[in-house]
Amino acid sequence: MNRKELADLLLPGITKTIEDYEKMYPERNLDEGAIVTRYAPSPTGLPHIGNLFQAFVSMHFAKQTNGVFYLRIEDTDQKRSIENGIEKIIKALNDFEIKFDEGVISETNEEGSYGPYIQSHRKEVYWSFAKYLIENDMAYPCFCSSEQLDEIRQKQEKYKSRIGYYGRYATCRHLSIDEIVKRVKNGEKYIIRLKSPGKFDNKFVFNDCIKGKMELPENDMDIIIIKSDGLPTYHFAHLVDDHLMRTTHVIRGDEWLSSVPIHTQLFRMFNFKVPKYAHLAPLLKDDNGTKRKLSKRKDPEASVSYYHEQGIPKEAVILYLATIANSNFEEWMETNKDKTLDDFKMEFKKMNSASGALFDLEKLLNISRNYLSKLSASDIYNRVLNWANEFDLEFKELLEKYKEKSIAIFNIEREQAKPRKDYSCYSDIKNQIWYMYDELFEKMDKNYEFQKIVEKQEIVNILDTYINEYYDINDDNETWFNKMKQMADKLGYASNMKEYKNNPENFKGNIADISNVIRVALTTKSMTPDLYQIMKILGTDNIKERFELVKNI
RNA sequence: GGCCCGUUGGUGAAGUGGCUUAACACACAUGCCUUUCACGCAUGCAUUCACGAGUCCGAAUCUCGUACGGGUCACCA
Repeated sequence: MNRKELADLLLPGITKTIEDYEKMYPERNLDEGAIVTRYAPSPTGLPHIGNLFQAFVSMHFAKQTNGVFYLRIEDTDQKRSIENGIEKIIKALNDFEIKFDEGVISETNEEGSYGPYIQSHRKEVYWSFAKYLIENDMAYPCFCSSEQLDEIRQKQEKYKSRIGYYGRYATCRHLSIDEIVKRVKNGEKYIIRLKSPGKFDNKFVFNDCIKGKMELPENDMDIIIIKSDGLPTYHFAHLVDDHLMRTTHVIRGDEWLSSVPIHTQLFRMFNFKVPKYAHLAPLLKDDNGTKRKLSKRKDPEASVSYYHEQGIPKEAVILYLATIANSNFEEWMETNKDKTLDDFKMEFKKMNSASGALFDLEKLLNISRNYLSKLSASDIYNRVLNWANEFDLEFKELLEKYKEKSIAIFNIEREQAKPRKDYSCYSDIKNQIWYMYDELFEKMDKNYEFQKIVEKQEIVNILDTYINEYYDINDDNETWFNKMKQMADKLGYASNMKEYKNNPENFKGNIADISNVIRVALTTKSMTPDLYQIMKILGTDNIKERFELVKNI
């Protein structure tokens, strides 16, 4: 039996050759320098923020070079796949405006002419490539059981050798064709291993787009390429898919860095062009002084759904990820206010090549605050309503019932050159403005935060004086403010802060103290947006009611 | 344990031999402004780049050693 026949025996029923596939999936016709890259998750769960980061960076590079960004599903580990994993991934990414040019678009559909894009649907492709290796004496079947592999491992541990299937430990490597045939016909189970041509003592040098020049030992492991379920391992699928799908840049987590010698070896054995590699450092979390990878199990903020639930706008999350990717992004944004993220030229060289960045939620919230402050009141209204529809139905009803009023509330100190920045996410908002809605005001436990003036009698006196002698709902801002001053003077409080600071003993207090009484009487809080506008929105009836409430405590 | 990578303030970082008295942003602190808060403005926050040695007229930047952190060594990706 020759090698060709052996290959047929081991991987039967394959009709296409690798040349056929070369023709089916020709080089892409793209601009010079166009980057073809992909996001290639396993459908084992929801994406986490690190996955989103990776997808965002990949998409951005493809976009800025007029390249292609596609979604490939790596479901070769059938045991770990979850139900509807693909839909969940696509939706989660979609929430953050990650859009694919090509690849899987739903559980049952795909787009593009380089598919199928789901690895479990590509078995015959992998087999065809594996057959090529067997035919050319570059791969062989291995009959070792897991017990035998354990034995080898134990021996290696005992003699302090490197662990793995290589060199003289690779017992199946030297089986004769006759013996292989005999054992196959005997019904023995086998997997396919690479016959690695590498030597561990040889240095392998390559250039990572992010980490720069790397020096690693050559791969000499006879790694598994086809598992006993007939599906390929990651390494082999990477070779076949990224070659056939004409990926130019493999952007992935740096846990893959040490496998580059394997991958490069694989590409070279087929005489394929090796793609460029860009290894991303993971997002870290400070855990009592030590840094560790963000973990979906321990850290709520690791899960992308967290941002959705908290109501942190997707744009803010992406902006933050952009600053992690290239730390000059913020400065660029500052000096290019007329441009958008899409105009930003991201560079591999500027990526963090070190061990990883701490994920800084504070910073994200700050970005979010700035972002939200620039939106119009009706924009905010729509977004909050949208959020509340999913996460706070009580608030949603109020927003719908009082649409105009709500927009007016959001507009306080907003559409101006230096807007207020007091919301960092949608879930913040209700806590800050509940007192504007009677329904909420009535049911809330009221903790009046009176500051300087706390005697009941004086409070009542101020409220009565104000409502009887000065209050007029039709006053404009300036008139309103002047009246506050007049009242201050009348009641013995300083209307001019400078005068008060120079001679505090001449006054009972100052205008700020009086304002505080009115503010707290209306809202219970000592910190609120502009009082004048709050009063305008509340209206006369409300104001009077709330004053009465305080007087009757 | 072997192999690989990394270590600049509380955080993200700029910086790759002299333009650095180490940028910028977040956080923090103080002051100003202000009827409150926020905004804004101003100031402060690493006499020093993990530590030790070396090269050099000159080192955060180059070399070596030590310490610490991360990654990887599966029929998981």
